Amino acid sequence: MMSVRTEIARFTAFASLHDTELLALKELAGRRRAFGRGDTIQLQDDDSPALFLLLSGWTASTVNLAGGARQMLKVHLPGDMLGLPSLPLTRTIDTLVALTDVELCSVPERALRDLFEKKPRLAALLFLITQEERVTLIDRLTVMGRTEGGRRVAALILQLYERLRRNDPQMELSFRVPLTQADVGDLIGMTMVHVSRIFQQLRTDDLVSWSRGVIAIPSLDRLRDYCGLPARQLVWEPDWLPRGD
Amino acid sequence: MMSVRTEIARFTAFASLHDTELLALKELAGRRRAFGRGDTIQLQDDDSPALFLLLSGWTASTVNLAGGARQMLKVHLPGDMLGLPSLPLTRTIDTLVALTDVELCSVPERALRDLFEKKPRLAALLFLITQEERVTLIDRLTVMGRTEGGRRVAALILQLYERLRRNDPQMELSFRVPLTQADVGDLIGMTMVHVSRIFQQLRTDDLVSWSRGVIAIPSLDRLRDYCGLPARQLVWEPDWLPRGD
DNA sequence: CGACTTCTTGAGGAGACTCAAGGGTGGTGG
DNA sequence: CCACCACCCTTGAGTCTCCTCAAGAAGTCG
Repeated sequence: MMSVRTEIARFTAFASLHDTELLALKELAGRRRAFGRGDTIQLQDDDSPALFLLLSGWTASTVNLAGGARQMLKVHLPGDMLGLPSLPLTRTIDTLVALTDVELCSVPERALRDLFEKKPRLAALLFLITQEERVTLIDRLTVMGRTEGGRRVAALILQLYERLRRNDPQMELSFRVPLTQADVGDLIGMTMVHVSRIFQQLRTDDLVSWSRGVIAIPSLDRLRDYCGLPARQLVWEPDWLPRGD
Repeated sequence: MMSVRTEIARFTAFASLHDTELLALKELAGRRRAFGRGDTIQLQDDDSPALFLLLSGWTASTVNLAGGARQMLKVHLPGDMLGLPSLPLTRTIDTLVALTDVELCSVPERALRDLFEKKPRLAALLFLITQEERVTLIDRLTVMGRTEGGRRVAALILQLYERLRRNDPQMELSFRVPLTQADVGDLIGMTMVHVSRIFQQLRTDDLVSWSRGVIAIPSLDRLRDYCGLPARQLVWEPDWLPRGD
């Protein structure tokens, strides 16, 4: 289990929270559940969308196309909310799979309503979190549409690094991810075979090394230059944010 | 100018609104502004993110990579909110360009705060709209990662068709879009040259025809089958939505 | 030790790109 | 009314990235 800090890190990335707000966030949490590595948490096209807050472990969110092709949308880290994109739809958009052993708690829709009705500041923060997710998707779309394999892998690894470091500021430039090269391929829209060749090239160029899920970044700056995406800096307590109570 | 209906169509897609709510939405609207075709409305990496509501005309949102490559994120239609993704950031993420003559009104951030503090139901609807945008991005990411050119174009045209029809239920299977094939290329991550060849193939297969911005779809069902994305159905007044006042 | 899973390597092929030239179409001005 | 220009689209040829198929190597776990 992660510390409480991590579980609400997505909220506190934008503003500091009062004690009453921390309490309100805790009340969001419904039944606690555990899954083993490889378990399916939610199935695509299911007619009962549900919300979860990931407490510990990694999960993946994937979409399957009619032809059998599989696109992995993102990997979720502790503190991420799962299931939000399916909220406006009658059926779930993605399949959630546990990449490691996982603990999460369901978030009853009722709690969402309470948030909007009674905790406008927290609702606004949730809104910001969603916009941030949108930015992440936009960056991935840009990279997928306009760059070849090497830069796609670089962008993915940079995004992962930044997110992991938010949960653990002590993190080093070498870290473990519970992914296979096939997973990386599903994330960036390429085959496992080609991902393998890409990593060899990246290692040769001394940009990134990969060894059975252990990533090492020799130089963050060079990797950022290479990938070409602008750095994203989050706002802190923007003026329009409702006051806490 | 479009009817008031269109301007708030994104909200009324999820729930019916009371008169007081319609009024509150009207109060969101700040200064009205007009732009000519080709004008830049907002520049990427600007340090003053702003919100707009598009009243009439089409705009495009693009991201430019370090290397000069350009990815078009989406085209905005009347009723769409512009600038939301930049809200969690200190700098704007995208460049907004007018594809036609355009009318829009700015949405002061102050109004956003009022929404969350005083109109939880409208705030929740805005939240839903954002999740819907996320779904659109997810579908585009999936198509970009996992399909070749023909299906990418098909998916784009289907998305456009659905969105246009929401604004104008009378719309036919043949319609005009103020885009060039180079724009289509920027949207799906391909070159103008290849887009041209793709359209020739699609016309040969009797799936879509393009002639100087006029699109014709011989059969919606066949096009949907071909593109392979599941149809997305929106919820109507979900249980958790706060009550109106 | 054997059975998996993960990664690597090779060869041939398809989709998309670049560069470059040419053809339409619509608008403007003489 | 025609000449010209700008913009958009098309076509061809050569190249690169990435894919598929297939086989094999290297870890990992019982």
